[in-house]
Amino acid sequence: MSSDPRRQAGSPTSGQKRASNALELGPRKRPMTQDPLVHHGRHFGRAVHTFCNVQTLVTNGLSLMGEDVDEASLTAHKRKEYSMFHALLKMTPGLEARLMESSEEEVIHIADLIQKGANGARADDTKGMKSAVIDWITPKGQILNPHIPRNVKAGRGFNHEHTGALLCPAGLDWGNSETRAKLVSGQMQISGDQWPVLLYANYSYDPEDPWNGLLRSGLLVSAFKHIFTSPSSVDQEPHATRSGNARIHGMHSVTKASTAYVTTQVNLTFCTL
DNA sequence: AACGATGAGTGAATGAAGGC
DNA sequence: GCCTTCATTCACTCATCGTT
Repeated sequence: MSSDPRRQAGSPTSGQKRASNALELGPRKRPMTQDPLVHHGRHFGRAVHTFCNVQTLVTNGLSLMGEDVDEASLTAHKRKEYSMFHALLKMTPGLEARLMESSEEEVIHIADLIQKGANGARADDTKGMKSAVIDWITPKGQILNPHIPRNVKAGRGFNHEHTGALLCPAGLDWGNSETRAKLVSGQMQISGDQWPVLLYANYSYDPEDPWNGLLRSGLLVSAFKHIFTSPSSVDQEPHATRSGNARIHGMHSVTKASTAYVTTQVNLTFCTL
């Protein structure tokens, strides 16, 4: 609401602005109907490639398509990019035809719409999970000490006993005060291949078998359900009154990309600003 | 310093479905 | 039929970062 301290005094709220738009366009109507490409872009970002430059992907994809190139001759990177382009075409009805009859400028516009969807979905999921994750990590019938506000990112990360333990790289001992101090102070840098223990089943890491239980934690399952089925499907009988994202987009199985997406989102919810 | 692009975060609109 | 709840999407503001 307008209690947002960042909002300048006297400036209209977004709701007020929308209300004025509604007056121009009639009651209970969105100012503009959204291009379906944005809708499909949302799922593309979640299930195929999160941090994708769609414009580059589409431009390069069209270029390769025009050349009728032998995929075996491509580099691994190009081959992967090309397969993602095909995934995009497959999940977006009419996209291929639309691209084929579009000018260069229109192709860029189309890519922007898909990008807008992907970025928007990411922002929405970040927002939704930020508060939900507090419920998932709080033991039943207990409260976290110190308390972590549901809608504030500050106070998480290594600053908090509980989130710090979950973020602690597998193989390190969060119980060791020296290790903990180095993590909190930032003196100990964590490399990209040091997985946090929150990704492991039962938060348990086996140094003899680092792949055992990786990406199988209950936290990731909850996050996956939250995003792809519905928030209410996480830890109770779902009481959703409409289809979740998976059904809307015809998603029948977990993909590597969707797992990576969920993992990224979960990590983000634990990090401070 | 000014500017633009981008991302994070917010509140509200919309639509679907169930309950009464 | 109306009301309520829930999931999803949208428009918006503000902060941050890179470039000029």
